Amino acid sequence: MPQANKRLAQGQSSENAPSVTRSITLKDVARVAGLSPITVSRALNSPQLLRPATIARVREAVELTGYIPNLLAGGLASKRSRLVAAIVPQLFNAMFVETVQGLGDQLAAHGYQLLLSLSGYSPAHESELVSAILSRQPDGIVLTGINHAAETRKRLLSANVPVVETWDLTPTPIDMLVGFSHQKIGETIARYLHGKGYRRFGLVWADDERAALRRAGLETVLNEYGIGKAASHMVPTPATLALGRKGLQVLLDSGSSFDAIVCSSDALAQGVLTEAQVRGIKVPGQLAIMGFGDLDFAAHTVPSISSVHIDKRAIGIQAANALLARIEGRPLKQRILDVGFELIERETT
Amino acid sequence: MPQANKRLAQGQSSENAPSVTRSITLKDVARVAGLSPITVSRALNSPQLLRPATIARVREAVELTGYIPNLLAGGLASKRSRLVAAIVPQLFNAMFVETVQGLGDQLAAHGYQLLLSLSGYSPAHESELVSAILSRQPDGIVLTGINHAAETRKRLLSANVPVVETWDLTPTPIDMLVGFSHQKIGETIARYLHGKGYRRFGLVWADDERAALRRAGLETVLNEYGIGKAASHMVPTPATLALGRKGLQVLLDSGSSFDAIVCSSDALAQGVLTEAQVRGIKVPGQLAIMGFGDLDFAAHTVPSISSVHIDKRAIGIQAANALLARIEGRPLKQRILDVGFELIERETT
DNA sequence: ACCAAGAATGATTGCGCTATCATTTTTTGG
DNA sequence: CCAAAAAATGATAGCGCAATCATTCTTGGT
Repeated sequence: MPQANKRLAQGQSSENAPSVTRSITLKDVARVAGLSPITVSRALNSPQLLRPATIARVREAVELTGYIPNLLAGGLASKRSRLVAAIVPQLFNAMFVETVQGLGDQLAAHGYQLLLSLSGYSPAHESELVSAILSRQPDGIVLTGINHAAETRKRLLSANVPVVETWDLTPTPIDMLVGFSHQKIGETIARYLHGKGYRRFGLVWADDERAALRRAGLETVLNEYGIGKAASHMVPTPATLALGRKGLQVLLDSGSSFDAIVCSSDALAQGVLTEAQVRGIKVPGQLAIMGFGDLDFAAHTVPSISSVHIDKRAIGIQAANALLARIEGRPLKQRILDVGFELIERETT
Repeated sequence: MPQANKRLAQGQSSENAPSVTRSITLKDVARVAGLSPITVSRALNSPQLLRPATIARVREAVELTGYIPNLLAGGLASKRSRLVAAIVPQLFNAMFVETVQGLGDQLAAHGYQLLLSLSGYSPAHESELVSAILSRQPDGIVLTGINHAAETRKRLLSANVPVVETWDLTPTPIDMLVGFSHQKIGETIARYLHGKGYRRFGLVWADDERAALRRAGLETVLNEYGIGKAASHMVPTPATLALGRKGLQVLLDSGSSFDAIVCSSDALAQGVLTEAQVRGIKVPGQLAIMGFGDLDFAAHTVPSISSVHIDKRAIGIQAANALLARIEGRPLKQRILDVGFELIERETT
C-alpha cells in the first residue's frame, strides 16, 4: 500500500502538496497513530474509555499532524453542538455587557462557545435571529426579557432546546428563567424616596419595555401615596449622560418644580447630576437623583449616585448554569431564579 | 411501503408522535412539496436557479412543516459555515463594544453570524480560543491587536481562513488589518499638550499592550522636547472612573506637581476630573486632563473632556467588509486599512 | 412542426464525525 | 491456568446537506 505510506509521510512535511491542501481529519490522525478513527475520536471525547498509553499515542499523533477537529461534523453526528446562543438588545447598554461576559466566561469554562446576536430591542428581529440561531443546532439559548413574538415562542418550543429567559420575571417562562422584578424595583424606589420626604417627582426614562415595568411599579406606589402622575421625559436607547442632561433641561424648562429626579439608568442619572451641577442646583439639597443599575461609576461620582444594584454578572453565570444542568441532564433545582436587587443609598438622595 | 406513507402523514400533524420527535429535514419538505431534496435546497440557497412557481411550492412546504435548516450539515457539505468569529479582550472596556456591535450588525446584514470570545488580554488564552474557534470552521476570524502567540499565527495560517486583525497597525499582519497607530496618537497628544504650554505631565495608564504603545509615542516626543520621564500610575483593566480618581490621588500624594494628566482612556480621565473637582483643583486652569477614546460621555461632562476620537464602529464594519470581500472572492482594495484618529480639543485642556 | 440550446430538476455521492453494535484483549477469581 | 467478566478497540452506518454530473423539460427560431 504505497499510497497509504506516502500519505503518512506527508502528514508532517508539506512538500509538493497540491494547491488545495486537504485538511487533516480524524482518519489522518488515526493512520499516524496506528489506531482506528473511532479510537482517536474517543481519545479526544471520552478519554476515560481508553488506557493512558493509547491516549498518549493519539495525543502525539494530534501534535504531529496539527489536527483540528471539525465540530460541524462532530455536531452533526452527535447532535451536540457545544454552542450556546444569546440574544441581547444591544451592547452599548452597559447593563447587558456584564451578563454577556459572565455567560461567556462560565460557558467557556465548561467547553461551550457563545454565539452572540443583537436584537436592537425589536421582537421582529429577535424572531428572525432565533430562526438563524436554531439553524446552528445550539445546545441552549439565552434570551433577554420575557416578551417575544408568538412565532419565537413556537419555534423555540418545537425545537426542543433548553432556553433561559433573563432580566425579567414571569410565572410562565418558555422554559427557564433568571431575572428579577422590575415592578418591585419601581415600588421600592417610590417607597424609599417618599420615606425620605420627597414629593415632587420627575422622570428621565428610557423607552424600553423593562424600564416601563419599573415605571409602572413606581407610579402605582406614588399613586397610593396620593401623588399624581410624575412629569417625565422619555429618551431613546441607549441612554447616555448626554440624554440625561437634556432630560433635566427639558423637565426644568417645562416650568414644573421637582425635588427628586428618578432615572431609568445610572448613565441618565449621571447626566442629570451633571446638569444640576451646571445650573448650581444643590444635590441632594434642592434635588435628589436616583439611578438604576449600579454601574461602576455610580459609587464614585461626587456626590455618589443612589441606585439599585443588580448582580448582572450573576444573571449570566446562573443562566449558563441552568443551561449546563439541563444539557447534561442534571436535575434543575428551580426553573425560575430570582436574583433580586438591592437599593443602594448614596449621596444623591 | 406503508412505513413511508405513515411517515409522510406524520409530517404535518403531530398526533401520536414518539417521545423523541425526529426533526424536520430537507427530505420532509421535499416530500410535502413533491420535489426532490436538492431542489428544495436550491430554492433556499440559490433561488435564481429555479422558476418562481417552484420556489413558491417550496416556501409553502417550508411553512407547513416548520422546517429549520441544519447549518451544521449544510456547512459540512458546502465548506461554508456562514459564521465569523471574533476575539476581543473584554467587553467591559466600552471601546470594544462599539466595534463588536458594528461587526455584528454588518455581518448580520450579510447573513453571517458572530461567534464571540473573550480573551481577557491573555495571548495564551487567545491561542486556545483560536483552536476552539477553528473547530467550527468559521468563514472568517477577527482578532484584536497584532501580538499573538506564535502558535496562534501558525494555526491561523495553516487553517487558511481569512483573518482581520484590528485596533493596531503593523506592516506584517497575519492576513488583513483594520486599525490605527497608537504610537502616533501618543505623539500627537504630546505635541498638542506641549503646544498648549503644559510641561509637568502625569500619567494614569492602563496596563495593556496598546496603551503601552501610546505611552511610548508620548514619551518619545516629550523626550524630544527635553521633558523627562513623566510620573505615572498604572491601573489594571478594565479602567474605571474609580481607578482614575485613585490615580490622581496617588500621583498628587507622591509629592510631585503636575499641570497635565494624560489618561489612557476616557473613563480614567473622568475619574481624574472628578477627583480634581473634589480637591478644588481648577480644570484646566491648574490642571489639564486628556482622555482617549472619545466615549459618549466625554463631550458632555463639565468641563468636557479632551480626547482622541477613534471610529470604533467603523473598525467593526470595515473588518466585516474585508472578510466578506475575501469570502466572496471579491478583490480587496487594501489589506491594511488605517482608520486614523482625531484629537478632539475640549474644555479640560 | 421540429430541433437545438438553454433552463429546470433530479440522482448519486461524500463532507468528517460519532452512535451503535461487534470483536478482541485484558483482568479477575477460583 | 482457565472461564467468565470487564475493559479496550474496531467496523459499519448514517447524521442532513450540497457539489457534481445527469436527465428532463421549455423555449424560440425557422
